Amino acid sequence: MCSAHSDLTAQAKIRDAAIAHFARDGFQKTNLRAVAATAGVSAGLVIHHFGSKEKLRSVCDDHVLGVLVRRSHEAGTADLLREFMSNPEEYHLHVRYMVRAIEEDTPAAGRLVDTLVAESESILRAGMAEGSIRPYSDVRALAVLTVLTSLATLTMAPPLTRALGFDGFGPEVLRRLALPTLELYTHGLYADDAPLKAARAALEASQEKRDE
Amino acid sequence: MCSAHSDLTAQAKIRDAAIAHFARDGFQKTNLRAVAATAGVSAGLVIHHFGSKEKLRSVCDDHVLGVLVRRSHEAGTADLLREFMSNPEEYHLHVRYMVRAIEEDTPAAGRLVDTLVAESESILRAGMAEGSIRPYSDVRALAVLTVLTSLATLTMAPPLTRALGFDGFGPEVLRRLALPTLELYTHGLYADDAPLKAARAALEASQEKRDE
DNA sequence: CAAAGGATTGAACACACGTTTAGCCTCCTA
DNA sequence: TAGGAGGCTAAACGTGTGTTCAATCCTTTG
Repeated sequence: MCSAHSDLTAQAKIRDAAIAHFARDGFQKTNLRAVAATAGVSAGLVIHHFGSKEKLRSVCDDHVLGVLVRRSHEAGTADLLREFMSNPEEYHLHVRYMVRAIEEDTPAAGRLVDTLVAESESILRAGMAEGSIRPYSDVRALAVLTVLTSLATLTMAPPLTRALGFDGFGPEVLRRLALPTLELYTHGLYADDAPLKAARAALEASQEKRDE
Repeated sequence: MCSAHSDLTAQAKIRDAAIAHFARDGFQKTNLRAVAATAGVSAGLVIHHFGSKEKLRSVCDDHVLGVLVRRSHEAGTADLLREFMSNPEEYHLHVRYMVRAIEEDTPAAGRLVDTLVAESESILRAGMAEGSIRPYSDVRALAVLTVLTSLATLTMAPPLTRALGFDGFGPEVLRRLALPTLELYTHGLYADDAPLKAARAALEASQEKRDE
């Protein structure tokens, strides 16, 4: 697709440049002159069109996260990983942008997370009703947990990817993690349920202590 | 313990103030004058003692992450979570600092992550040899996975904690997530191994495609 | 006690960067 | 064709902030 300057309006060029910069460097480190440069315009024009750096951010947020919310509605949260794995260069930018937005706790990011958790929860409930997923008492917490790990996998801080021998995040990293993840989701990690029982007992004990 | 000014040397006061600010606001957003103010000294003195903001950061990194590495050697990686759960106010600062450092991919953070992964891997191997942990083929990847989820749980972006009904990260959040996590680690998520088999087949297929 | 060396400070400097402003060019329109 | 509106630019402004500097205070030591 149109990778850069072409038939895009100046506003759109600025917005796309800003998205790229925000995703790569974060909001703080990005300066408007750099954004203007990649967009091929002057710094003043950015302000002229968007009013301020902060307003520019919120426009970018709505644009990127709106796309992601729409996509997750179509495909389901869990498939976000799969989709990303199949053609990473297309989604890499958006995923990085999303991670940054979540880290900085932006309003649009909050809406996206709510969507992902809700989506995930309904999928889990459906799977439990159908019998393909084991029953859990606290489905909400489980949903949060799965979204959390999915996002964490996509985030994958550089030191962790390095611990696997890769020096940058990419589909190879995901491929390396895919099988252990599935094994964990299928058989668990512990050989018996002693740790679980111990944890249950410990939680009940601390619960009683809090009640008295 | 000594919570602030007292018998500490000025250098230590500055360092502790910097750690607090870096943890709360991140490296970029904290300015030296604020650090100097909470340390009760002038801005110039910070430079006088540490040379530059960047050098100050590396000193703080070594201090905090050195403590964490030492503690993980004593207690084991997995217990970091438990320790944090028991007295959060003491570790909260250090954990937040660590997360920030990992996000910004600082050298000391890399060393910490390496330690955590190695520690985790040896624990997993020991558990497998002993029979308390199920055998996995790719133990290294499994270790990375467990560290990743542990860190992600400690990070717990605000939108995710809000999805659980809490409006700030704390021990209650961890308590809520503890049981589902243990259940996941004990029984897995899927009721049968169909998804695992499907993933294995898909990975092999894409592997062959890459080989030809 | 006097000299010295480090700790400490307040003011000044330098630079980066968001934003403002005045003006230019272009295109639409009456 | 004249006028105006808006896209667009270059330069300037102001501020926040890392850093430097000269001066002062304190402590130690010969």
